[in-house]
Amino acid sequence: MSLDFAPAAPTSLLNNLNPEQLAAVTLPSRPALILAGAGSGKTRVLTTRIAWLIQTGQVSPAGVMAVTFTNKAAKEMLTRLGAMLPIPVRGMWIGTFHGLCNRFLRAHWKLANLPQSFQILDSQDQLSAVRRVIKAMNLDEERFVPKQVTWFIAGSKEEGLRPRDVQVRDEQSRTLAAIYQAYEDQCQREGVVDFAELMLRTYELMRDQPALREHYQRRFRHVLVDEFQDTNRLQYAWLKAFAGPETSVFAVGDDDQSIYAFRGAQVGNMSDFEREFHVEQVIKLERNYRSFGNILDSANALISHNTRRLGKNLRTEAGPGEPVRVYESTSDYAEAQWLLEEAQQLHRDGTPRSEIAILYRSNAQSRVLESALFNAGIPYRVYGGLRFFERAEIKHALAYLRLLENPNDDTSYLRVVNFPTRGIGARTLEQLQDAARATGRSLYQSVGAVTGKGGANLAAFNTLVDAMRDNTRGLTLREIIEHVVQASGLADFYRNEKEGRERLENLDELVNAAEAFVTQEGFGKDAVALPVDEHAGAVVVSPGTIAEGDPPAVARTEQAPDAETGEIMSPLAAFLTHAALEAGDNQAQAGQDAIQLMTVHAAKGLEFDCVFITGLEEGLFPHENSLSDYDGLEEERRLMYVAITRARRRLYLSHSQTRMLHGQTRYNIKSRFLEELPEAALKWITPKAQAFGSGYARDYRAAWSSGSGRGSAAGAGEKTLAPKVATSEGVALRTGQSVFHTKFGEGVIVTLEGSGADARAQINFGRHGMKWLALSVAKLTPVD
DNA sequence: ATACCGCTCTTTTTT
DNA sequence: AGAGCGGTAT
Repeated sequence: MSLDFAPAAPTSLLNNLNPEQLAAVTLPSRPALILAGAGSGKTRVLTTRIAWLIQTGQVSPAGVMAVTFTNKAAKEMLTRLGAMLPIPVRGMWIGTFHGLCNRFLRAHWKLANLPQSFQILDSQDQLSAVRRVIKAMNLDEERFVPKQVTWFIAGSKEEGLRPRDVQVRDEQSRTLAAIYQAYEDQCQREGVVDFAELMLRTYELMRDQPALREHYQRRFRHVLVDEFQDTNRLQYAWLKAFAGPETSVFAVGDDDQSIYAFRGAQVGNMSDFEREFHVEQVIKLERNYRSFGNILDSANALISHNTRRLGKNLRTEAGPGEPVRVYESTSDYAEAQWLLEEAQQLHRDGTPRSEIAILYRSNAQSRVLESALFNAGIPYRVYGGLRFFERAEIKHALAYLRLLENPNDDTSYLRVVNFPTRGIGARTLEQLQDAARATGRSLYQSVGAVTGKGGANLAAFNTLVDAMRDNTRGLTLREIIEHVVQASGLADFYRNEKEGRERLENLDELVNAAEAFVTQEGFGKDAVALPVDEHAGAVVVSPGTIAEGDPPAVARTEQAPDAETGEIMSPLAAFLTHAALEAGDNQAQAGQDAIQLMTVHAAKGLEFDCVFITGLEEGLFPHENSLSDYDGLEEERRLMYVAITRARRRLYLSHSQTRMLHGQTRYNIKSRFLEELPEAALKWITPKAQAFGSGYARDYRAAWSSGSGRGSAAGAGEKTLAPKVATSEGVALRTGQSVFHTKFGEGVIVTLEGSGADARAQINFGRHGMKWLALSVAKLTPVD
């Protein structure tokens, strides 16, 4: 192996590691499991290990594969590695599961039975493809809900199941399997793959092609996996396929931060890995460099309520720090108001806004917060809306571009055949689809079968697509996109649209994104065909092929060359892949110092000086849909654990007595999670007077006047509605009041009905659910 | 072909 | 409440 750089003294790399980190980084080349707690320097360990392995000559850069889940994590790893190693890192096999699969399938497209420039369906595309299949099969969308079918297909693939492997037990499942089969045929015909297909097809290829498998297994001496707790069955099987007898797999994960079980992640993969790979020693990284003691104590105490854990406790040497502040408000509105004032105070005291995060369990909660911040004129940024490449106008432009590459892409064809409108209606399309189905050809190919005016319009559309293709031949990517945006009529359409300005700007932005992509990925004019490293079987592969000295275009290119010809895909095809694989940032008011709003899920992996966790109420957090099973509750608790451990210095927890949700006021009791925290680390900061004081009536009215109103008087048009009152054994009760029941514990009165002996109340007992109780029977004690 | 009305659904989400 | 979708009326 020839590495052209002088091996730096490894000690410089290892200088600032603590003993556990050092042990992990320098583990011998054997399967290893690292239990890395939140804020324990996980990414550092991963990247340092790669650098250390290379610098000490134990492996060449080409012999390393490192897998992450998100593009962000992959980028971060590449950046840090780039700073540690004097070699071009971009050619290394470091990326997301799907990114690496893409690279693999691009290189072996023939073996994988794919067209060379296959395109990738994002979830939107997949949904519309499934919808088309269901329609084509003449099935009832009520019975076979496209979303659920999509979920079923993705789920099956993630279990490694093809349509024929799906368990058929009744009519319903038989049809589901048939839809799955038809969907697969359709994708194959159109030359597209969905996300799960990237994984599954790669896995199957590795499984079924011994030469290929042996090649890659011999090549990758070290496979490193980030966020191992989030792997699903297929990803685990995939890893096993790449790990040969000589491969050492280095898995880093934290079972306490597993929050994606709901979409197939198997925490059990960690213990399976430990067993199946005969891991001799599990290293725990428990020293936390992020948060102060009270925050960590809270996190530890909370997570200790979970039963199925590998066991791990975070500790810090930073001292206890400030107490965790808990706030109770009377309404979601009041909660937002308080939070905003508190955040402003933090800002005045010197915390940058970007170091203040407001977390919530579900997206629906962001609205109140947003409007409060907006009205107060405080800059904020919400994560997790539509992302750039998911915007309608961008998808339209991309669809035209995809048709240039592959006119048989029916999904794209349907998206834009009548956008902007060109007199092609539903009837015409139906005829076209029938003809296509009958002959097994694409829509584009079937245009001749439709007669009349619609047929002429269709033919004109095909001509348009062909013309765009001809007219853009030889142009740069930028010029291609500019041409297509004009020639397709998209530009004119949005110019005339009253809300179209922003969309036009986004289309300009698309051109910029393409430009950036070309520069960054080295798709200059002189992108060179390159020496083949991806080849399997026949060719002898030297382990150190990708090292310093490779043509830059190679090292910087995400796309793998074809295994036989070394041919690189066109810049356009590569850009389309990039768009599907990396949906892009949710556009932000970049550069501005803004408060960060996001769901707890979105916050994973991030950290902030000050964190607010809002809506800590039974039914919301933990979410009611998760309460039915025990695993669900444990996942909610892990979610809370993730939320808490985002905070470095100051943590706020808040809950509200009432909350508008889905147009109705809900009365919630505080989350059990609050009670699972250590009293000593907490400080309640709710002003006593406010609990049921003057603020209450105002909020109460505000909530009811706009709501649909269960109260009987609401229909009578009464504007100011007092809480409904009833009496039980001489005790006055009102809606919104907290009461105690000997069996169900604390609850909140939601509705009061009837009077006298008939009086009954609907009470939300949180974890015991919603109950109707007869006041003459139930023993209720008011609490305040 | 398009405009509009009313119905349904609403946890979390990357790729 | 609000978005998105599908069906119906123009």
